[in-house]
Amino acid sequence: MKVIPQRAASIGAQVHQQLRDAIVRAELTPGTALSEAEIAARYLVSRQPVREAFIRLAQEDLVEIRPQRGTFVKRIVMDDVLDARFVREAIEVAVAREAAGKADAAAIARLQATLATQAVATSNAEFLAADEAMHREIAVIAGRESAWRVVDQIKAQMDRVRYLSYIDVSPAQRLIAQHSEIVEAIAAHDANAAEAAVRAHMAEILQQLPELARRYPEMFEGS
Amino acid sequence: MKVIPQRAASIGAQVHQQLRDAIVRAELTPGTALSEAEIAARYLVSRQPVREAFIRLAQEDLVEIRPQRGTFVKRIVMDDVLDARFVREAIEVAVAREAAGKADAAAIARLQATLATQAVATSNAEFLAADEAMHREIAVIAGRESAWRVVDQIKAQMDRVRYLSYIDVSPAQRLIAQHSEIVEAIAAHDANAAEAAVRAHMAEILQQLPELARRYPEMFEGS
DNA sequence: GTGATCTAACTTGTATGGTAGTATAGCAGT
DNA sequence: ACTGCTATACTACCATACAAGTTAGATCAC
Repeated sequence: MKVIPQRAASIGAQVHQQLRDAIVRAELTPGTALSEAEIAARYLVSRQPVREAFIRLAQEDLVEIRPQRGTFVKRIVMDDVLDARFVREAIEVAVAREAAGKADAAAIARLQATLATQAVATSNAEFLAADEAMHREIAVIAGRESAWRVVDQIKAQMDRVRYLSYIDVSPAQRLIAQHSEIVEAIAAHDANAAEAAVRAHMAEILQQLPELARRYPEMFEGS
Repeated sequence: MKVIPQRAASIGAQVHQQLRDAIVRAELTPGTALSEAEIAARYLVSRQPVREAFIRLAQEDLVEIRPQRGTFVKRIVMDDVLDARFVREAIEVAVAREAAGKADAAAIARLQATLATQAVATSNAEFLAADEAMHREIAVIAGRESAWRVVDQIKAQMDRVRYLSYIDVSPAQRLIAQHSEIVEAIAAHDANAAEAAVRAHMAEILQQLPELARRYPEMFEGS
């Protein structure tokens, strides 16, 4: 049993986490102007930790810091989302292939458990959490958990879109069916089938994007 | 002709760039203790920008900030390098396949030009710059330049190893031969050959790692 | 009315002082 | 010689003050 290395996170880290969640969940809508002083007042802290949180967010491409002008929640750039999708597909395909080769009975059971959780999810956030848990679990099975950290970063851009689209465009049932195919392929140790299933799943967002850009134009960059 | 949007970068950004280069080039060796005050004194700036540079570096996994203890150049973790390699291979394979489909005569000429540059490189840094230019060019040809930004981040971990190994382990000639195969496959619009060539190239580091860990044990994490 | 200009209210960037936590060297008591 | 406490010299972290730049609006000249 390890001694608790868990200390209270720094204020800057906490602010970063809060803002990141808010941006990904589209509570802070694209284009919104943030200001160090305003956020600092809201959280009753000084400007410095807030500033550091902004720097972190800027490095994740979630905000844009314009010197002496302001900091803004980045608008969704269609090309960026498409490139994020491309990279994510490349990584997740490779991960799924490895997982298909390494999955044992216990691992398969864990995957099926997440599928069940998705089926009974009653809210958008709940479903997306189970969704993410499944994808991460696949990475763990493949022994590439740290590869998931990369996907997690990339994914943020896509998730912003997903939070807009879950209710409207893609019914959960459809996504669960796709997930189910991935799990079955891994359970059957069929790498090729796993790859095909992942690619089909990753194609989903391609169909959503045009519709979303039409419906929420103010959240997208005109570029 | 665009008006110069280039303004002097902030001090924090400059310090970040300098330190990042120094770490990747192994001038700042793994395990070295950095301190806000020390670096600030060295560059004749205040501690705050230095602190912000540290935060950026920490997010890139190049340093580790231990609260109230110090900030240290991260030691090279074998597993992290292997995972970085895995992710990079997945992305670069996908990029190369697309490039094979899209390359026109001008693009192929540009690739061959970088090959020539590599052949006449007289220093480690010079060769690595040409190497990087070629890989980025492939991404540009594929129309996935922003995907390269992801690789660039991942690659930092691998580059730290490469700066140790260039002279000792992998002769440039061997790498150039591998690069040449990649270019030929793309020029022939043969996606499968391009994939195979990239995978072979990415396997190179696997052979170097054990030897390097043996030779420079103090730069690696015992974990 | 129209246009240029100045001012005031923002913004981010930098410097500095102080705080809390950690590690270490040295001294005290065995 | 060895153990345990204490003072001290670090560290990152946070708050505050100041500087430099941008922008929007009021004001003044025409």
